[in-house]
Amino acid sequence: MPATKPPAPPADSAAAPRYRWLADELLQTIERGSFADNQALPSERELAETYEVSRDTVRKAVRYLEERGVLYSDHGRGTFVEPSIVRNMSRFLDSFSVDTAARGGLPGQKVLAIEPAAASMAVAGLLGLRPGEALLRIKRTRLINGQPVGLQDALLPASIGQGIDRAALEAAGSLYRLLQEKGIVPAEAIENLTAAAADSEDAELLGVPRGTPLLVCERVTLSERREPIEYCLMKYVPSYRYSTRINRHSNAL
Amino acid sequence: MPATKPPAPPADSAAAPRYRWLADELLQTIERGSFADNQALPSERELAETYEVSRDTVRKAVRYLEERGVLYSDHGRGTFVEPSIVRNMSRFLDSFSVDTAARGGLPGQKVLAIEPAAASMAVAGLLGLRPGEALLRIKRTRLINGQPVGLQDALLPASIGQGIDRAALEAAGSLYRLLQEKGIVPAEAIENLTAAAADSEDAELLGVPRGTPLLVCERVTLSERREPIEYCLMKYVPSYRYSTRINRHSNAL
DNA sequence: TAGTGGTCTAGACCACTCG
DNA sequence: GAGTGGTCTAGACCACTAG
Repeated sequence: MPATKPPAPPADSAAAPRYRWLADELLQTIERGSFADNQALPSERELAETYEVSRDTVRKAVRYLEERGVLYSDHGRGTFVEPSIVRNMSRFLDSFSVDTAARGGLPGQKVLAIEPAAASMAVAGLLGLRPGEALLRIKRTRLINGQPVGLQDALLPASIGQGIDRAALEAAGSLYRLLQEKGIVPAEAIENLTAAAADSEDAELLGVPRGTPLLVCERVTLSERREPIEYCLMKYVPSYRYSTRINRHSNAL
Repeated sequence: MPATKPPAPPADSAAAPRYRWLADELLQTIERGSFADNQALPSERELAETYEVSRDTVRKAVRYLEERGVLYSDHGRGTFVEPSIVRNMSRFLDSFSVDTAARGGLPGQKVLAIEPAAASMAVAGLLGLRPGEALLRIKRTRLINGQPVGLQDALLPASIGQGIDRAALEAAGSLYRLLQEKGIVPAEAIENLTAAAADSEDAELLGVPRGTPLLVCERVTLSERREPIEYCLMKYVPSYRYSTRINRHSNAL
């Protein structure tokens, strides 16, 4: 029996599901460097025995880590550790603040305007409103380490923007955090990216010459109930990079 | 017994797993318009009975459709149809040709160069090679309905590029299709996006003025075995749009 | 409280990969 | 052929949401 590492059966009391606990366990093992890139993990049956869970629970844990870009598995071969380029590439919906912090930057914001607005036809369509309905507009510059890197112009249905003011937003530091405190949880978003030249307003706010190419991202965010929460138009300076991970997978579970 | 729609138990012979068959079945029902946006599906237990499969198989099918942006489920509430804005937003790794066709455009390409090259330090790092190792460089303009919309400059390890020439590429219409015929299957990719101004070469090839803002996308594609297949630098004209779907599943804030 | 999805189990068999 | 992941089942209980 290995004395140093008792496999530690899951705590049967607390809130975390077993497969999640296992996933954490495996993740820590990997991050501790016990497995090289592309190295095979023990087989599912073996892991099930070691950690004293059912094979199905092991599969859930593995699948969880696959979604997060930590593991991948191949039919008759085994389960492997994703190469480090792929690992920790989140592919989830983070707020600017969380994302920036994860990259080792200090996120910040400067609130330019919080004001009522009326829905245009285009925005009404996206937010499921009628043209002219009341919106709250929040315009900010986003900063990394004090430097402006992006402009965000968000439009929320008035019902959702209710009670949001400059003070609250600056205190929360993140619009998503503020919404979450109100029980509105962003669950999904669709995004659309292009490039465009900075107009004179963009240029001034971002401190770049007019005509500078910007990464333009439109986003519609939906709640858990799939009610539109926000339409946001974002423009980023060329030094800002947007990363994703995509997988082909016609397979699933 | 409903006469019009016999629930049809799965064909027990052919190649498709049962949950996949169920998923297709459900997808067709949805696309036929039998369910409105955000409408609840029958419960898992009910579906299991109707389609004569186990509840777990139903759950796998639902999971499969969740990944594809067709369904979402909420704990105590039920399983629902994603609103149409979200549905069919693929989030998978398609070749330019497949993606363009899916958007209703006619994809095309003009091969500018296929030539040997040597790995720079930067590219060597990404492709897991040593600087100076042999590469195949494939430079193309990509067309939609005959109009140039993007420039792709791909670098493949010589071992993978082996045997690729202009004729083969033009015949296949797509690099991915050509690789697939050779048994090399792209499984995953990581991407990095920014904006940049068109230099004079870009401008000429894309038929836009110098300085036009372009959407720049770097991509590293990995095989099923997670061997680097390709590093590709892509530059797209502002009219081209890059779409994604992101979800915020069960991660911590 | 009734109904829903979420977790977990134990066991069986299939499909694939590789020596 | 031995070992791996993939599919499927049947049943149990928990956690959440609603009327």
